[in-house]
Amino acid sequence: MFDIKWIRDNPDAFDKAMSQRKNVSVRSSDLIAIDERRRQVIVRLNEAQEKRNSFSKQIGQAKAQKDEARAAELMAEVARLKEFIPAGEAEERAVEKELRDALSTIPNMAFDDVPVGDDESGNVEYFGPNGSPETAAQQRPAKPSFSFAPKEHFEIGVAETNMDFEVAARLSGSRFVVLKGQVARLERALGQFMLDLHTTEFGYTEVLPPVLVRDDALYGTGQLPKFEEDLFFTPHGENRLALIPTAEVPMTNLVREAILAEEELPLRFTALTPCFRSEAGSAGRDTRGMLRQHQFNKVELVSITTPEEAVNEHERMLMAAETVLRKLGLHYRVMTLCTGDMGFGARKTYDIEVWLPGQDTYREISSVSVCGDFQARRMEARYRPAGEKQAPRYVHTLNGSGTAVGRCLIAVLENYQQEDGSVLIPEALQPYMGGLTSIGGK
RNA sequence: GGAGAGAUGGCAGAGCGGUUGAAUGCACCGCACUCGAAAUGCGGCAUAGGGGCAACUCUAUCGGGGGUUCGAAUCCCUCUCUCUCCGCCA
Repeated sequence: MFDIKWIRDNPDAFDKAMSQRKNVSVRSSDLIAIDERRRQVIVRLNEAQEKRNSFSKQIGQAKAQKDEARAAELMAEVARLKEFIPAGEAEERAVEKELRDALSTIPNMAFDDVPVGDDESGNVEYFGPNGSPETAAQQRPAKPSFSFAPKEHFEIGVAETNMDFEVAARLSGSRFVVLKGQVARLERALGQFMLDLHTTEFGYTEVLPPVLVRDDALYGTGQLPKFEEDLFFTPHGENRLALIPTAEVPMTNLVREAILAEEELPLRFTALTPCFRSEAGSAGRDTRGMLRQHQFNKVELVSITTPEEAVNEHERMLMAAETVLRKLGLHYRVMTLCTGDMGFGARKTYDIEVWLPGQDTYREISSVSVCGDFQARRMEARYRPAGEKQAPRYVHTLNGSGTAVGRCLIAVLENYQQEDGSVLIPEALQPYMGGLTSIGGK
């Protein structure tokens, strides 16, 4: 969420940033006009309240001195103000809400170094800080080569028997899957492997959060009010709870309404949770296989930092996510999303796209975003800078997948498939598979 | 699910209709004392929004929201959460 004061002071920068976003038509002048009305109401209301308070004090004093006549006189005086104050308060509430509603649907502003573009065709490949295509190619696993035509994940022998879309459809409808046997185990192994990696090598604290959350939490991270149709809700008493679309929601909200000490930062959290998305806008896309499901597992990374550290933390988080793929020997590339392709709360986003030989293409497996104070402002998440008597400042928040477990399963299956329908197990995963070196063999 | 109690500043904890943004203690910061530290003493120490070049000033906030009142941390309604007891339960 934007700070209206910032918009007031930087209307041109705001308008320029918004013009680069997709489907955003808001103008700073509209917002400033609301703010103008808001401030006028506040001035009038404050004046009336000041008078009332002053009179009320005098009434108290008069009563203390048993001067009832004087008290009655003052009460008559203040009665006239009473006509305005409740109306003024209601008006202030209304205009505050109007401003908040307007601000809460405005997406974040991209950093200056984010490429400008309308859609994913404007994304730019990223090779790491000070990186080049050559250095990146050295550091990242190479594309595998096959002596046969590689299949898509759901066509591979071991998956055909252990990845059941038909029975899932009978239970739950389309975009669900039932995993069985060694494929289910492989999914579990991947999740454990990723959590262990992030907690032991990158200092993330493991979290097991609720997967049902309130509207407030979703508002905090930016899914509400604008993206309600992407979520699943379940009734709960008079209210409702949402199934989390990502563990970013509960983990980022761990610091909501908190004032942290600077010494506590950065906070780094990781969780393996199921995620639930209605995929309302994705009808007809990726309908085969388990690439796009209503329910999938994901290991998520969340960092809470100072403003100064946020950009460094972004690179660090990207590296943590990349390390998953490096250790698994999966070829990938990293894209910097352009202004038109970025998510609502992000100031800059890197997507990691893993190579899927069966599809003969790269597919997103991780998205790593730095959000600045956008979410912190919505959540009232602050920290007190070290040193004496500093006012609290908003924290900066980051989130990234580390990585999507279901998609990683697909990637392992497609990249390690053998002609006989079996799949080799990457070395890093073998301890999590009871030492197995392959699954689905005869 | 039933019955009851509660939610106050970073923490603990008073206040229960009048000049209370809020006693007191702890924590924290500054100063004094000290060779230094501890102890002690003195002072400071919430957040947000307005107005003002500034000094400064006004308003709001005692879990959230609404109400009663000239005036609410204090009274009423409502929501959320916590605790105790009973019931149920993986």
